[in-house]
Amino acid sequence: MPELPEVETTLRGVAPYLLGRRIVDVDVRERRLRWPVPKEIDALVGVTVKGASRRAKYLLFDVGRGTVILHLGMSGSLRVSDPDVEWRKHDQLGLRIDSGKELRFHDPRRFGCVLFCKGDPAKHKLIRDLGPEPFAEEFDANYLSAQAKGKKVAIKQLVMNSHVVVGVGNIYACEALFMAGIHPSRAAGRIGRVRLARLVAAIKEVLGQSIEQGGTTLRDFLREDGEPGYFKQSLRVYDREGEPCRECGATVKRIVQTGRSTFYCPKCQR
DNA sequence: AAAACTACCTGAGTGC
DNA sequence: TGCACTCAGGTAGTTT
Repeated sequence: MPELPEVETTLRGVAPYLLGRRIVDVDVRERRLRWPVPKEIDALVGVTVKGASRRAKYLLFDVGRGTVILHLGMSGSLRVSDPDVEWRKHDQLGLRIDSGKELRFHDPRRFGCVLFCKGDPAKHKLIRDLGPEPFAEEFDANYLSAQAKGKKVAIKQLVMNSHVVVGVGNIYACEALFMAGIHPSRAAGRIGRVRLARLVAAIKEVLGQSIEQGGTTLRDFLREDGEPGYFKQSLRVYDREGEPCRECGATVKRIVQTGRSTFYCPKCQR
């Protein structure tokens, strides 16, 4: 479910409840996430949360002695609730905060993870080889053309590769390619620099717009307060197979690329 | 080196 | 109602 805007929305939602607060209890009800939840998580009782940030789709909570690394996977979400609220099915763990609130990690498919990193999280195995953030200045037309040069891989796969740029998942890859007028199957190395510049701008724009609207609720994404995101109504091609293109009226097509659905307008995207 | 494929899971929806 | 099947927003790790 969650792509970068949903992760950013989650971060902004939970940070105020955590920053400067002490964890007073930890309740791990299911250790079998993507990787087993380590014992250091149980040992967080008594620590103070000093920072909350995001790198790619990883949420990072600085607790002084180390960093909690949390990924929502395909179906994860965080919710701030009152401790007496009944645990839902697939609520995998909860952190009681000294404010009286409880942060719960909910993840039906268990593709998410909750890990602990002792040293600099930037050096962590899951994080150290990631590409630039999409909003970083270094992610520009020069950079993307250098990455695309000589590559035969489809442009959609290139921008979804986290070693190239982070945070562009299936929905926003489709949307950005539509905005840039680029066919998702086009070989990355055969796209001119002007069009790549347009794609870079589109990625920044679509992610920014979605964050402003609280992310995209497609099927089940809910924010930390249980509210949906409102970007779905702004989707131009994603999940719109058979419907008319909002620009030209042509029928939106769906194809499958490396096992994932791609939606595009055959007239607007070449 | 690059590209393709596998694996990890549950739940919703569809067609019979 | 029930069963079989497909599909879903991610990504590390393995194979080709």
